[in-house]
This record gives sequence, C-alpha cells and structure tokens, in this order.
Amino acid sequence: MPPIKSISTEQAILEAAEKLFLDKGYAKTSTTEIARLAGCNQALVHYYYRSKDNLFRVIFENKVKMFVSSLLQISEDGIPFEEKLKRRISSHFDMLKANKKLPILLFNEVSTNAELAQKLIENVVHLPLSIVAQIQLELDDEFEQGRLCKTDAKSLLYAIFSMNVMAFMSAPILKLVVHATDEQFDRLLEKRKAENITFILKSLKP
Amino acid sequence: MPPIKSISTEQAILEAAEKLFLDKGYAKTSTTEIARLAGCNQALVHYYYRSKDNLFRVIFENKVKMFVSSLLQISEDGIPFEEKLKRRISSHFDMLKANKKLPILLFNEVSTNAELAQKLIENVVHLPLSIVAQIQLELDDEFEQGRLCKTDAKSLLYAIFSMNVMAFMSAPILKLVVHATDEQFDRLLEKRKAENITFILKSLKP
DNA sequence: ATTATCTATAGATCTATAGATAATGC
DNA sequence: ATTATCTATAGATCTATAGATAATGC
Repeated sequence: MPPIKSISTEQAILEAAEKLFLDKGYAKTSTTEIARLAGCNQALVHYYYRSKDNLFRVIFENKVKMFVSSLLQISEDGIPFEEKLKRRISSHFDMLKANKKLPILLFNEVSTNAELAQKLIENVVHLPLSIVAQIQLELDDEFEQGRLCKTDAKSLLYAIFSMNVMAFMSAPILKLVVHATDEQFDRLLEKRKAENITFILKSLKP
Repeated sequence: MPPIKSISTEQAILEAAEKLFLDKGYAKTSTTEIARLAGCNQALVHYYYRSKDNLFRVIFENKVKMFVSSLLQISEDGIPFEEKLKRRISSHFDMLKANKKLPILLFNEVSTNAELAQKLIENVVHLPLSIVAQIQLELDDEFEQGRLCKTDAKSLLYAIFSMNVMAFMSAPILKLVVHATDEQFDRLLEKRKAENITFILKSLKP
C-alpha cells in the first residue's frame, strides 16, 4: 500500500497541473512549472504520470464528460416543464461558473490536437442520448397542449449550450472592455444568466 | 523601393504563419516551421517581423476587428426589419464559415496571454457602437408597431454571436462525433445556419 | 549602397530518463 | 523489498541574433 504522504504528492501534481493547464493552455505549461507549483521536483511528474500528454488526459477526460453531460442531467419529476427548463439552463450555467476556464481549454485542445481529440471523444460519445429523447417527448407533449411551439430538442439544447458557454468564453475579452472588477463582473454574469433564460423561454412561446 | 520578389517572401511568411497559427495555435507553432512552409530559412522570419509575438499581432489585429465588427455591418435601407435581421445573421455566419478556425484561436490566445489581449483590445474597443444604438431604435420601432416583442439590442446581438460562433467552435468535436465527410458537414452547417435564424426570429415574436 | 538571404550558433528552454539516495512497509 | 524522491543529464527543441554572402537599385 502506498503511504498517505505519497498520495498527497501525486495529488498535488494533479492539482498544480490542472490549474496551470487551465490558466495557460497545454503548450504553454511545462512540467517543470507544474513541479514547482506542486512543491516537488520535475522528475516526479513523470514518475507518477509518465508523460505530460498522459497527465493532461488523466485530468481532462472526466472534465469533458462532466462538461458535456451537465446539460443533460435528469431532472426531477412533478414540476412544470417551463420550470424544469429554467433549472436546467441555470444549473448548466452554474457548472460553467464553477469551471470558467474549462470551455476555452477544451475547445482549443480538441481543435489543435487531433489525436487527443480522438481519444477524448471515444470516451464521451456514449452520452445519455436517451435524455435528449426524453426531453423531445416532453416538448412534443407541451406542444400538443398548446403551451409552446413545436421545438426540436437538439436545437433547443444547442441554443442553451451556445449561449451559456459563450458567456464564459467571451468573459476574458469582455472583462477588458468593460473594465469591471471581479464583483461587478460577477453581477454581469448573473444578469447574463437571467437573460439567457428569458431569451430561451421566449423562443419557445407558441 | 523594395523589389517585388522580396515583398513576395515577406508575404509568404505572413501566409504561412497565418495558416499554422490557425491550425495549431500560437504556442505549438515554431518560427522554424513557419519558415519551412514559406520556403525560406528561419532567420528571415525575424528579419521581416522581429519576433514571433510581433508576427502574431501583425496578422491578427485586423482579423480581430473583422471578427467583432462583422456582426455590426451597416445594413441596406428600405428592407423589412425581419429581412434585414435575417441577412445580418446570415452574413455573420458566412464570415465565420470563411474563417472557421479563427474563433477558437482568438478566444484561446486572449484568455491565455493577458498582454496580447490588452493590446488587441485597445484596437477594437472603438467599435461602431452607434450601430448598436441604431438597431435598438429599429427594435423599439418594430415593438411599438406590435411586430415584435420588446427586445434589447445587445442581448439580441449576443444571442446571434453566441449561436453562430458556437457552430464553428464545436465543429471539430462534432465532426468526430458524427463521422461526417466534409461535404456532409457543410450541409450540416447550412442547416445550423437556418436553425439559428429560425430560433432568433422566433424569440422576437410578440 | 542597400536590401534580402543564408549559415551558424548562443543561450534558454523543455521532456524524459537513468541512476543514486531516502523513506516506508513488511 | 518496495516505493518515493532527488540530482544530473541527454537530446531535442526553439527564438533571436551576429556576421557572411548574394541580389538589387542607383
């Protein structure tokens, strides 16, 4: 059994790497820097994770799943559809808020590293597509009762995903443009969330 | 006067750099590789552009302006508002189609390179904000005539921007997931464009 | 003369590994 | 004995520049 202290170093490397990858991207982060932040020497990074590439994959395979599936959470029953939808948009937005830098990193690495993309995708394709079908059923039901217009579930999810993710992708630019403090920007984000919800709901009106 | 042939090498470096930066991002592209693709030796890259950093800025300052302002083109007069809006969404989408890899590159570099971000922003802040005001006027006018619901111009532009840009950001992932050929994917994109237009217009219904 | 191009190289990385030493578990 | 940690280093970059040579414009 490996002692607790060793697990802690292994973990420290993981956390340092995650922070640095998110801040600076894969290519601009060095294993030397990861080691420094983790408080150990650079050889240990390879001792535990073999290669920089592998370390990246270990960290982000789970994140990718979370990132994509967060939109497809199963929602509670016995709540009006509109309320359920509101909560879905809201919780997706909140997940992003807790992982502000994740979208850019993932999109960038997937698009500049074909091999990595392939490997990440293999583990994500089996997403809960059944939930998309479930949402489509609810949408059709609401449509037949005249409560909203005919809507394609994928289109709807795409719109939610786009608008929510874009809030955080464009944040670094926006921050510079509006010269907001972190607190002010936080309030801006909350406004953004509310607007996204309003906008999506409006698009569903019959 | 510099001879034509020299301008052509200078230009070749520029084009090689643009292609590589778009394909692999800033950090993963080396000046050696740029030179190879441009058909000259690596020292020339620095002879013409001084540093890799500067070369990047030369290329992308204009792109950034184009990227952001493409949504704010002045539209022709004497056309119904809805038609004008359709064209705006469509032409924004088409600009992105002609620069598929630009969004990811820009978002990534801005978020991982604070200094670069600052410099790029300084040149873009003076955007045609008057056009946003103009669009707001038209929206208010349409609202008063009962043709659409009360709508905030910035929110509307944000939605268009988000949904259009996301189509191209998510393309590399989507391509892998659906196993589409380039042609099939192109048709998918056209469908996406139509859906974005439909979705946006629906959200404006009174 | 001036500008463009090349060769060669300094100096700074950076990743990965070999091999020594220390710490831990049995 | 095994696992964790360290030092040291090979080998491969990569950016930027110095200095030589070739091409061009006057």
